[in-house]
Amino acid sequence: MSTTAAKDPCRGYHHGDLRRCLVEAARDLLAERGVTGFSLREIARRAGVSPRAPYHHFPDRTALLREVARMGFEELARRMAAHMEDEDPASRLEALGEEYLRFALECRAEFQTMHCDELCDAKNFPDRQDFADRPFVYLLRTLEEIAGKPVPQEELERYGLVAWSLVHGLVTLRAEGVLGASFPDEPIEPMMKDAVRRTTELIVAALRR
Amino acid sequence: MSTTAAKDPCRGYHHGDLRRCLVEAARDLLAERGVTGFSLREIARRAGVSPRAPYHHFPDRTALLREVARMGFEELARRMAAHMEDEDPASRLEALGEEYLRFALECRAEFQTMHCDELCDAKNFPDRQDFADRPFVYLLRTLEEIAGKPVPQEELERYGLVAWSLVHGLVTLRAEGVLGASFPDEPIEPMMKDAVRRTTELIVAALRR
DNA sequence: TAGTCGTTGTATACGCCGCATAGATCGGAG
DNA sequence: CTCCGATCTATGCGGCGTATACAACGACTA
Repeated sequence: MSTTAAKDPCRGYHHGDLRRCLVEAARDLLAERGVTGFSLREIARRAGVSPRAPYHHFPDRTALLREVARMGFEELARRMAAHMEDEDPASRLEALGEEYLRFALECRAEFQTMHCDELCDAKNFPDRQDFADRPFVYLLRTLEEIAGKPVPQEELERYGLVAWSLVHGLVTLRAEGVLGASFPDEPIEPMMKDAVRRTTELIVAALRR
Repeated sequence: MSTTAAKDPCRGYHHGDLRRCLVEAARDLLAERGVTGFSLREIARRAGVSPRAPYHHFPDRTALLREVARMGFEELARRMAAHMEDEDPASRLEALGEEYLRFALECRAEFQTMHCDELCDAKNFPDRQDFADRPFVYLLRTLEEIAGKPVPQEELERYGLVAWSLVHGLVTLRAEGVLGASFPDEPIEPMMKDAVRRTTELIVAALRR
């Protein structure tokens, strides 16, 4: 079965499930052409409806973009939460980092949408920060367990910022194609994982020092 | 004197310096509205010429974007090179990181343009990687000096990737507004500098271990 | 069962956009 | 002075987001 949200030619005047179809078509289009190629009209075309139909389900194009981003944030939070069961906090830190990489690679469309400048504008996505911030608490809790002793909250936050920035920078640089060019003879994913592993080691050592 | 590239009403049929005016207007517009708000027609309007005039100096809109990005890459490379005179390689590593932050903050328009997805598409900017990669050699040379002993090239590249990803992730997260939301009570720039300092320390220790 | 009304679709239009073709205006070389 | 290439304008095309007006359905109610 195809994953496309094409129109059923036998449908009546009303679609019946247009909202879901629009979201699916949006994710497909984003995966194909990126946020730059995102177009409400093209999505309506793929869903087999008139250009104006989507406006009965989303007030404007940013609302549909926002919906895709929201789903991405929630999926990422789910994946992060799933690792909080791991016993050893040090290996859990590494697992969280690798999961961040995996999510960004597997869900390219969502990840790019989550961080596109149009939605980073607060007036287009007021509660974006709440979504973006959620994984950070998992990170802080893990760092606290790693330390195994009382550590000032500020200290935890500092290393949390280091860890977060590192994985985010990795996937961003990768998406730009920089890594493939700067390290032409190496497979990229292992190289990224290695960077995560090394940083994890450094942070664990620093926290237990 | 204004920095805007407004039309001189007394000019004749030919502008005389339109190319430079277009680039300036483009940087202004990018600073104001970001890549999302970048529009050739708006730039032509600000330069006081007809919508079609820019096409005599740039083949299409990506060419003008590319010009702004190219200037940004060169400015960044200049700033990086300027730090290579510093004697102590460890403090130079920190200085390179801080300079990356400073550049991203001072030259928001250029930085955003350098990394926008439209230009990361290789067909729109074939030699982008050469530009983006240039600061990396400074980084590697600095790491080599820090080690002070023979270290496998791969080892240097790994920590280089860590350092680069960290600063790039920091400025990216900052641009998204995440840092201001996750750490509401702290000034942002010192926090970023602190992350750079900590990471520098960790890498220096690891390389000299 | 017939009428009514809110929901969800379409038709059409407006002003943006990037970009193409054709023509106007200049400055400089012969 | 004349011609020509470089640089400008005028006009137009199709695509975009989105506003207003209207049409079709389904569910509730008399």
